[in-house]
Amino acid sequence: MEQLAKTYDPKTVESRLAAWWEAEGYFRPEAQLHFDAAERPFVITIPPPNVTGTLHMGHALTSAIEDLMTRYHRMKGARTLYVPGTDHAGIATQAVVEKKLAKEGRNWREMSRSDFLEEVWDWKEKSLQIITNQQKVMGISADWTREAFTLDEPRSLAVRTAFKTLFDEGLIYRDTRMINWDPVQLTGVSDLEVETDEDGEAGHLWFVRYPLQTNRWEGPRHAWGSGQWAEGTTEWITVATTRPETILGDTAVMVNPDDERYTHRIACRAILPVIGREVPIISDNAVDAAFGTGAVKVTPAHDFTDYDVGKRHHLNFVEVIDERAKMNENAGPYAGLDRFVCRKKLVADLEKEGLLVKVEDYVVRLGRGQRSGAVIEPRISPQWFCNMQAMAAQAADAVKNGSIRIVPERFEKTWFQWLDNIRDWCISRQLVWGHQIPVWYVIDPARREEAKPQGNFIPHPSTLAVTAAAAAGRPARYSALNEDAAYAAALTDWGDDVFLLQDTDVLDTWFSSGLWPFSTLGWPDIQHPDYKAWYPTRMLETGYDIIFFWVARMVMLGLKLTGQAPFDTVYLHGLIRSSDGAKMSKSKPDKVIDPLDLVSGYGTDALRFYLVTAGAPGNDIKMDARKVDGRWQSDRIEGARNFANKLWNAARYTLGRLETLADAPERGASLADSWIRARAAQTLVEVRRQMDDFQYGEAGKLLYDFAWNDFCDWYLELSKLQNSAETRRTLIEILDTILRALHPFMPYLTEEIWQKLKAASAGESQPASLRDFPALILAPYPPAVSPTAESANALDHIAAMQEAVRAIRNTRSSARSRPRSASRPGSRPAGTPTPSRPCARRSPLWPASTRTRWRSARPSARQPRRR
RNA sequence: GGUCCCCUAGCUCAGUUGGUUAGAGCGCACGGUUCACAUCCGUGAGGUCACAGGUUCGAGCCCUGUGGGGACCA
Repeated sequence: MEQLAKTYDPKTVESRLAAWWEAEGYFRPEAQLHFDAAERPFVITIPPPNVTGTLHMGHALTSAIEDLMTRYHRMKGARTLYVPGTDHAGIATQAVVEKKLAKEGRNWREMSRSDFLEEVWDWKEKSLQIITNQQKVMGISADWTREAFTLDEPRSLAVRTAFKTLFDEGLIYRDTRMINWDPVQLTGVSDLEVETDEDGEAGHLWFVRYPLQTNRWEGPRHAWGSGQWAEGTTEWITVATTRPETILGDTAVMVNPDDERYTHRIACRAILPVIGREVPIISDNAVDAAFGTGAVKVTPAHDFTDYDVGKRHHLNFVEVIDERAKMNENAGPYAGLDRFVCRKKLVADLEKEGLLVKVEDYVVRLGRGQRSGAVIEPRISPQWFCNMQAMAAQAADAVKNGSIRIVPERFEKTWFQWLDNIRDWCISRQLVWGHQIPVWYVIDPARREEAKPQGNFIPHPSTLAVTAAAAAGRPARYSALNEDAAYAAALTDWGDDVFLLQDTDVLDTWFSSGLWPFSTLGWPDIQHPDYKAWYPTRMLETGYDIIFFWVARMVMLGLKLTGQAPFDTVYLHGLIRSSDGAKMSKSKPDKVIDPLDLVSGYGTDALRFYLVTAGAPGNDIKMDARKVDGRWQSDRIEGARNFANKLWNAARYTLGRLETLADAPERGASLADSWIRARAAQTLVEVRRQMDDFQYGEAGKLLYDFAWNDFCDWYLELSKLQNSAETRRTLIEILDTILRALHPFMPYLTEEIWQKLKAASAGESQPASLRDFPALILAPYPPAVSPTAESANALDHIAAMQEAVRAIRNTRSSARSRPRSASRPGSRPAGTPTPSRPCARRSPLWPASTRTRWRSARPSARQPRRR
């Protein structure tokens, strides 16, 4: 028999097994050897990682949990499919590539659209390779033959189909309204992509006088900046603002109607500093009289609240900030300045003109772009929106009526709260990398020349489209699955001469990932074999941080487009945090851990075991990793590695014993044999219960405990005293059980040992679980069997024996140890020799006749305390 | 402003429907080199389960409040 190495070396095992599994096709549902055809298949689609670069610990956690689920269900006998893939991650990837090009001294905006896209595709390929390699190293048993990408052709068709369906129903529409604008990436973004620092950022509150128009002063007689602009003014209304540069776009001043300080001012007119524009003083209950001076300025074109006020009170909308956050021609003397430069200058000028009353420090809550970090500018802009009202209500119902279960349950509240307050989703982005919106505009014949690209500037086709009047009832744009279909539709309305241009915006990346559970399975072809066989899926596993971005949208779109909830369980894991509690995915680069570093240090199985046993569902995991001499170290993962080594050595011993026991006589089951079987059964009942309740950490700990304490510390020691065929069979059976039970946690190590056990135990008495399967990955999960009277008896006896042995060891240990802590200093005279005794054998050994003496008086249900 | 979570051993965390003496890993102390494993074995110390009330025969767990920390939504 081959000799096993003294310690388990993951490096030599992992890559070999990963390649073997995949080559044998074991990850494919078609390869499964045992499954219950009547049982619902277990289908899980991977949360597609962004092709922005490399994977971090959050992805490793995702892989560990999802693959555990996958392997568990595969072994349990459900037909099992784990669909892998990646996300083009529009705005995120484009930002990364922009940055990369900038570093090379290139400006993507000076490149043609197609040249830039080529760069992004190159990047995507490289990133994809890194990502899939990382996932394969992690050992995920995904069916790589079904790998998907959100921007590949099948997924693009799904996107266009989804868009057209929603468009035709009137749920998707184009409108000009106030949206969040990222002035660095030059695109609109959705509410979710705007992040606000909880603690706010340091800012100021400026108190500014707006002179009132009176009989004696109807307006400035001197130029702004002369220092005499406000000369002659006698009355003012003072407003407080955190954004003085928007004064230039004010079209009203607003007070609370019940605020007695101002009631006499309502309907008066104020004169706007700088511009000298007359603006009305209006009243509205929305004003908080306690804030600032109780009078607020209203800038309908640059503030969400003021936008609504402007609509309500029919105010003018004056834009003063452009798409790059520079002041425009309406900003008078400040035109062309950056918004923050303008602010500084304007404040100085206000002071000069005597209109600045005071400045207070003030904490402002600034919205920043999720990807760019730029201060988001509320801006009126034409965008595509999706009405979510009805879909949100359905998604909420799906959880209410139990067709979708969220684990852990507490996230249901978050779910309802968000869906109940849903707002229309801004789905268009002014980017290049993404799904171009499948809408074609009928271009005004007179403006076809303008439609030609001028350099890299492409005007938005909507601005060149025929007017409503010219259309005379005909559609001015068509949503279609492709250009041919758009032309086909347009020809009948407009005749042969019609000229169409496709919308240049692209869709929010979450629109395509929102279709993921069905777009990966062949939708919109509902006759597709994968769609028929595997949809709806069973499980959606991801981090709770994307419950709105992704999970909710999949449920809404899934219900809407397929008529079914796309999965029936949502399992949300926590976030990985570094030792200082920072979110790993957002940490400084020197704090981000590449999972591969940990794999090379401890092995995949150790990392996986740590990750799934480190916490409870939905709870964040604070990693104890620290960098020592450039390598990441973690006590917890080291513990998991030690466990792997323990199993390895238990197997090493067991395999050796199988040989020495090969010709052992039949003697029937010993107490120890019965006991370990009973403990295994007991453990498996509990493990399966925990696994089925998604408590993977608990299940893992139970198995750790059983394998290390019961099997290694007690049974293997007891078995050293036995020479029987039954003990040999028990060794095989229990090791096989441990390996099968632990396989979803530690796939490589268990497969490696199992193969050796399979070979070493070949013969007549080999259990079917070893005999009938070529690989552990395909073997059945150990069943939960109910305890017998014999097993209860064995549990009882061994428990009593263990107590006795512990008592002996205790006595021995305290007698032998130097009583340093037990006694006060001086109780033993210095120099007194420590009693020495020959080392007793480690294994408990005594005549069988004494065993019954230790029968416990207690009921046997409870297991004795371990170690 | 609304919502959720956390506070359990020195550290990091389990503890799922309330039920004997509250657990693990690491760390710590003491002892152990033949016979699978020093990535190991044995023994031990260490907890007012944040605090205060309440419900209950019984509370780490349920309820109310307070304090401290974190997250999400406006």
